[in-house]
Amino acid sequence: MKKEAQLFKSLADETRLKMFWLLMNRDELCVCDIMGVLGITQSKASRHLRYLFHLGWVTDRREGVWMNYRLSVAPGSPEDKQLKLLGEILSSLPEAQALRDRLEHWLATKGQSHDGAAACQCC
Amino acid sequence: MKKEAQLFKSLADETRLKMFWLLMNRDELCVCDIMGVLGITQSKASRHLRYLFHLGWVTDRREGVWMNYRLSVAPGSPEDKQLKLLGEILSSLPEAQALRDRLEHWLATKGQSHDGAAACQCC
DNA sequence: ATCTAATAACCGGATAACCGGATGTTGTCA
DNA sequence: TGACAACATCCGGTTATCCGGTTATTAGAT
Repeated sequence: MKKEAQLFKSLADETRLKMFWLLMNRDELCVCDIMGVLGITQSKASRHLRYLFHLGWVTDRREGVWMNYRLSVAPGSPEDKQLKLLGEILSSLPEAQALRDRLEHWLATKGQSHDGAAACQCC
Repeated sequence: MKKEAQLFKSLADETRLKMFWLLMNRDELCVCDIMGVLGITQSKASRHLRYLFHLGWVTDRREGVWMNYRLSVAPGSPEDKQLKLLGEILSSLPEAQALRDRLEHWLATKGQSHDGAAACQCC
């Protein structure tokens, strides 16, 4: 059951939970979007996304200078069911709803200057 | 989402996963049963069970000298759904099936001497 | 080629998780 | 009351995880 414990380990971090949530709400996001929405360092964002990548939760797609990530689990697999349940659990949380709003706002204002933290140049 | 990360943290340990599995297959078990079936130390068994107890996953019931634990989550709650999914995921694993057999055998031979590891006197 | 932005990988350091063995607690029975 | 079994907790040691800061890599633009 080592593999199953590993599965839950990947969900046992608040930052990664938020990333899952963002990716459920928008099918593709680049590292800088996640940095911006969650207000975390580049190092932290990239590290966790790579972690999810190596475990097969997400795929990457390079688009010029940006690296995009999207959820990718086999339909019907345990991971898929787990993700659906996670989405169901999170969707009732005000905190998650606020995060979704933040994501919408972030994407809507791409290209304009973002305040707080070091705003990346890609947006 | 701290609470949700915590939820997954409790599932992110192979020993605890096995405990959940055993408790799903038998509605009440004492510490010594779990020690015996999993082949772990008393310290380890008790520690993890207390951990689950403090998080509300299980309730305890003293029966003389034995402490029995049973799963206890509110029906329909996220924990309940998660547990059901976990059961579904584990049930297809040969490893889990073997564990269930071991549990049956252990309970069936209660009162007789158990080989391997320090056999507890309660059985 | 060179510069720069975006991202990944690396590097200690801090913290938390896990473990076995020892010790404390509780309940039973003689 | 004393001995003992089941269990909980404490102790310290080891390992895993997470983090920010730094350094490498990659791709586009000049």
